[in-house]
Amino acid sequence: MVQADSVKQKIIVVAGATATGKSDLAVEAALKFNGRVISADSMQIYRGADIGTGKLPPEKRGGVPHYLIDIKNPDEEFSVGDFITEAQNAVAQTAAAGAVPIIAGGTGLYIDALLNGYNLAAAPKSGAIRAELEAEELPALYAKLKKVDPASAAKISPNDKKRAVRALEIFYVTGKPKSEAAVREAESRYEYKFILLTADRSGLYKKIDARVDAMLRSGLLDEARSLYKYRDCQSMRAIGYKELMAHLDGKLSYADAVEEIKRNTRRYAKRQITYFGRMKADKIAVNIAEKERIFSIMSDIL
RNA sequence: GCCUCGAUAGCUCAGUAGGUAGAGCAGAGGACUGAAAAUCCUCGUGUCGGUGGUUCAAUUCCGCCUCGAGGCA
Repeated sequence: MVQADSVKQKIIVVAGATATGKSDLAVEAALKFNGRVISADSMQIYRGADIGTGKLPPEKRGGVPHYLIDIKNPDEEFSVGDFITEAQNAVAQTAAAGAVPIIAGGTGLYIDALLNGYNLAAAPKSGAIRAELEAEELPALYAKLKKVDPASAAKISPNDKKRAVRALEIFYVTGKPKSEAAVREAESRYEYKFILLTADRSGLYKKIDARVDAMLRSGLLDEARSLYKYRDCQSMRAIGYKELMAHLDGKLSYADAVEEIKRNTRRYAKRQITYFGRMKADKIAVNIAEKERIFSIMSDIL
């Protein structure tokens, strides 16, 4: 009997909070194991948003091909569904070239969706329906959700408009409550080694502060200026840009904007740690200092 | 030097007609299936500046002291 596992595509995953060293590690691993990097980052997909998203500059990518970076203009939208499709393609291309796919990034939902086979086709979105729902007042929306899909309503806060809208959207598009429509494939389509980079909190916070200062020194403010016309787009809700947009609008002093960026980054890191921590997957938590161990874990799968 | 006003949570402040106190921000923890760097939830004991007095009881009233802001000389 043939093991199902034996036909699964093998991939390496490198995840962790921001400023934890993912990108560099991914390149190092790619050079060592003949890999290609597939970014799992909701903001590095945008062209022109380079400094603020912590994008590895091309000259630091060691000639390793990177997928899913710079694939959208700042005024375009992108979501998990797009990520799944694009990432699966990138994995296939990499494998076809005889190289090892290395998924690296900090967007927990993306990695979760890819590894755990979220089937978003079963719960498609509808721009028209969503727009209609968004125009409604939250209390009315929530009341509707309670009637139509009480199970989801119980899980969603009465203040969480975004989730209430999506749950209702699913109901109106599929005729089924979210709990039935939001499914995942029975089994992951990949065989993987998941390296979860850890870091002690205070050390990470110090790194974050230093990193933000470094970004500003490399011209983040100018970059924000050049992207100013996109300030209402999804891309400009990224940390670093949204605060500087507020500053450029005169709503925030430069010093306050900088402090906000640091604070928001710290909070973001905390959310990432929580997300990765509870994510269903075989994770191996390792500190970046243990390079040898990391590479040996990676090589286990190859 | 005199007068007035302040001194309460890491910060900004509210409050107690005398029965030892609570908001916002900061901070911490958590949730998360098509915006996820997004969105949302939970968590508040601190010599109520110091000291003496009145009182069964003082952070609250009175005196003095210290510090800060303003005013008059």
